[in-house]
Amino acid sequence: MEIGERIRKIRESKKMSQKEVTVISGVGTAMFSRIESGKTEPSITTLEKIALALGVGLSDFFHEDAPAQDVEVNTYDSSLMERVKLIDTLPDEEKKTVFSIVDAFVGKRKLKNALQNVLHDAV
Amino acid sequence: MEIGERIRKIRESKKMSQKEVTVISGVGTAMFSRIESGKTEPSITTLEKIALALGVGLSDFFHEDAPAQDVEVNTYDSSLMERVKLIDTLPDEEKKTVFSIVDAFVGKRKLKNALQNVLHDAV
DNA sequence: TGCATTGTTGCTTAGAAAAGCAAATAATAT
DNA sequence: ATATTATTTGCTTTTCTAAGCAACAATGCA
Repeated sequence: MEIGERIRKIRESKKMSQKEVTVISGVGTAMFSRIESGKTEPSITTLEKIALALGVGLSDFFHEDAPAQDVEVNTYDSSLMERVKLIDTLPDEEKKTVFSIVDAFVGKRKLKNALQNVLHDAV
Repeated sequence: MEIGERIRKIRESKKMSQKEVTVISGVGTAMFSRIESGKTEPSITTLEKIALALGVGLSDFFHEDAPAQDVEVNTYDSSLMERVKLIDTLPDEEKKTVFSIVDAFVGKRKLKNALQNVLHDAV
């Protein structure tokens, strides 16, 4: 199976849209579409970003054998993705305002810890 | 661990020289040296050739011990995802406050409904 | 019916990978 | 030490990824 098909399968199994993955990963929507449809071969760096956004390990993209991805639904998909969608609809200015408010609620230290925990749990 | 180091370890464990791997794989010696020393990031295609020459699977290059997350964490400070995940760690009261602010910014009824669904799921 | 979301495609530009060849520097054996 | 092999580095050219646009169908929803 091509890597693009595998990525798509994993993404759909987590009920995420392409847009969501691109927002989280920072990969452009055009690129991501071409990657999934096999029109371009992503670099390792790009695959790392995508794997992180999907909440899977990089090696999950290369398992030739049985795909066990359907089982592993990451913990921050559905409700969290709804929030991503909402905030993502905001103009950049307002987005920054929301960010500053969030940052005001918690300090920078707690922020990094929280992120690390989430990421650890996800992968 | 970097992928280059991993390739080198596998190659040395099989007691093969760089030359042998490059002859079998068809990857140039200059390229292969730069790959092992981490001076360049190989493409998937090149990794496939190398894996074949080494007699290992592609996923053997990515076995999860050096998560890219450690590197990424510090670069996500201003990203959307970081805040979104952070919001999830807030107490309910503060979470609602943040969401109400988002709601105020968004202002659309449709999105407001979506937000309430999110809140419902969260609480 | 419109309207927004989702996904695809085309284009330009910048940057990095890969080939191919050559030269320089380890490392090892004779 | 010299020769031989192994690995690294430099350079040019070609190819391709990736970003950042924009435009385009297709689908679903109001």
